[in-house]
Amino acid sequence: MARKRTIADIAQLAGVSKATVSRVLNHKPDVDPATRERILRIMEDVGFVPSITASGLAGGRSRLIGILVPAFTWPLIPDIVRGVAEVAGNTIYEIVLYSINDKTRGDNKGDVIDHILSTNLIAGLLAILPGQSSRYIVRLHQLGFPVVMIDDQALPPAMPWVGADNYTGAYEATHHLLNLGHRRIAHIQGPLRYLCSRERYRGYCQALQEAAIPLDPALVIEGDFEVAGGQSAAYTLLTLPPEQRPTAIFAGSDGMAYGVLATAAALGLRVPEDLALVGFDDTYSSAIIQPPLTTIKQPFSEMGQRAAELLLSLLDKASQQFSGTYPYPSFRRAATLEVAREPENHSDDPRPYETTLPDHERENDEPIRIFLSTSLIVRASCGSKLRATAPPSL
Amino acid sequence: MARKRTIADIAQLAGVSKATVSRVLNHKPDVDPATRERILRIMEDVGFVPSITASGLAGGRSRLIGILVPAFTWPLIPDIVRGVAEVAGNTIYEIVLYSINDKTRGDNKGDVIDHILSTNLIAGLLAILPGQSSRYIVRLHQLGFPVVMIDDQALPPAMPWVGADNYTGAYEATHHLLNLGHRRIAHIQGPLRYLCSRERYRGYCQALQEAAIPLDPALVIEGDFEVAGGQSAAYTLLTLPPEQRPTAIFAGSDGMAYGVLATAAALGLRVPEDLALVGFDDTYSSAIIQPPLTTIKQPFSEMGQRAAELLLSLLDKASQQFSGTYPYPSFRRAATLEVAREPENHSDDPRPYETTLPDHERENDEPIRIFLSTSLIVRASCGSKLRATAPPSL
DNA sequence: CTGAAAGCGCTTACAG
DNA sequence: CTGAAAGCGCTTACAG
Repeated sequence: MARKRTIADIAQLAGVSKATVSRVLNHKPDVDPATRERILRIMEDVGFVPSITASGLAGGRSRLIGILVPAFTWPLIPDIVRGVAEVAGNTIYEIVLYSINDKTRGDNKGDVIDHILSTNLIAGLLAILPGQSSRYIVRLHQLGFPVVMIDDQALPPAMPWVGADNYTGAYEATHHLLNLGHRRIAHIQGPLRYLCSRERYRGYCQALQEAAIPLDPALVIEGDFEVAGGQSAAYTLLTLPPEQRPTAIFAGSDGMAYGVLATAAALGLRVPEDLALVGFDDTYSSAIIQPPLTTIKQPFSEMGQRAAELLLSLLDKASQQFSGTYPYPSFRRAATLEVAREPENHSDDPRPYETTLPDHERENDEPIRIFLSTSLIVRASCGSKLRATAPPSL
Repeated sequence: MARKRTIADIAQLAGVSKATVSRVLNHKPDVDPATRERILRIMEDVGFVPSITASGLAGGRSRLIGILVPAFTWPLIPDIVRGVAEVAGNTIYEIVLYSINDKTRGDNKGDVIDHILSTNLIAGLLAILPGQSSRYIVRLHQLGFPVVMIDDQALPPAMPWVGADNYTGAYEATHHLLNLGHRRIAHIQGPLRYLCSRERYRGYCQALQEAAIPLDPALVIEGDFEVAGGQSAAYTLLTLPPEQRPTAIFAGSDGMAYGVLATAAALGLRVPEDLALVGFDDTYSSAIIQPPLTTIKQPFSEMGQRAAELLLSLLDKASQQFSGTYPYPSFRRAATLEVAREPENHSDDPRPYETTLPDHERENDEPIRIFLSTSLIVRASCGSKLRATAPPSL
């Protein structure tokens, strides 16, 4: 931890001016290759790392990206953040953490956003599930501030956006149950004010329709994404007259599936023998719970990665990055970005439950939306068509 | 989002020099109260927020604190981070996230630390469970860099450190089982290379000793903190001859307790009827699993808070904060800091299983160590002494 | 292709 | 108690 070196030191060592050092730092084209090489070498030799703070001040752009995180209690958040961190770790950017739960910063969410902006710290923002503050994020975007939304509960217009293909995931879940021979399949929806809940419901309907099974309104209940909601919805469903009672439940979230499990146990129903169950999310607990839960895995970490890549590419338009010669590998944008305006209705697809993504060409200046595919994780909670008893697991 | 205001703007509006504005910004004493008031008002009126980047550059100290996070997969991390974020939200500090799992930044952990330092971004560092990189953190501290360790698996010498009182927690867990009438209580230890595992073992031993129950080596097995380890340890314990078999197990972590649950189920043993079970951590899943797990809750969020407060007070020595008049409430150090060099052996304490903390006076310039108390969370996995069947729960 | 100089927004001695 | 000036480490026109 010797005295921090500055570009002046490097300049002196290389026998050039600070301006030239700055040029190679910023990958400006007009530098003599030999000079560039020499400077690069020296920087590496002495372990030079430029001051983020100084270049931020001078250049007017920062090397920090913000990540706006809602309640930490939600189990998916850490995974998303991890994805972001992985991508950021390969770049010159650092991550600044903003917690939107923070009541102390002001009465309304707008204050947090204002604070983030006025502090002039970050170059761009990743907003995880902004929910209530979604409109502030949209405003940010309209003001030209680089921002990417991750898995928001709505699809704001003209907004860089990364989320999961909830429709196909739900289709797959339902299809799995159909494949096992179930015909009376209930669905506990998430709150319908969320886009993802509506998309999952749509996937459920589509799968039933393809199997020529009419939708039974008695088998569809709106829940709250929580254990409690799953519990009470399950009670309603499982106390239906025997001929109406579902043989399988597709819960709109793993949390609600846990509630179903509890209610089933309370009613003396065995899972999967008496009731097959599929969740959605693949939360950490779902592999641990008894029986282990078959569910639709959302690629949270990948969502974070893709969102970070998208933000970085947005930032690209105004700045450059370092090259491989430099201690930090440069950021390379993802080889391909699946881009679409909305997940397609797969009803014409011969194998719609495969996790392929719509692959349209990106229209210029269209808002970028990335829908990541989910995947079916088969565990014990659905049993199998062939055996009456579930195989032991975990 | 009008043009960003600078202290020059404020100075002009207030009819003073930039230096004076800077003084009130930094709470320097020598400012005329009336002038200070006026400047404060103006800053509030126009919503002035100083540039972190500029004051960092000029002042040589930053308003950013780093948080070094290990694998995000560990369920306790988010809670700790939340605690840190809550405290930071009340201050002028922002949080910069560093992920130590990041392989791309270099081969060894030291690189990440070097990077953190050389980038000259943050004023201080919070290291969550540094584990492998612990020695780099110690080096940082020796070099005079403000750093606080959170719940590391060792107690490095002379280091600001925040953790849980594992000894008392384990004592309480074992005591709870003893209270329910159990006499053959097994313990699945965490890896003994971790201090917390040894402390928990010590608490277990102490409780047994006070109950005049000799330690049975056959009932103590070292595990790995994971589900798998709990599973195999439980198998060893539960297949012991009937007269040797434990009637209760104290698992050193909730994860291992889940493993016990799985093994018990596989062996046809009911929990709590045939086996009482206590965990340690109070992980999210523990309330959801069947039966809900009685466990020792670690105050993760509070650990984050206390660590952040400690770091901030360390930072205080070199800088000041804003006052309440200013948009950001000032940081106030915790009213009391429980400080001790090591958790006391409570054997002389009449009610050692209460969550009181050792309360020594702090010796000047001693390393600050904060041990937070754990708490017993009683759920269904221990049943009760009086009834043979467990009450339904969740 | 390269350098001298001004400037980013703040802080900090140094005078007064 | 307050101001003028230098400086933090970088970037960016502007010349050459």
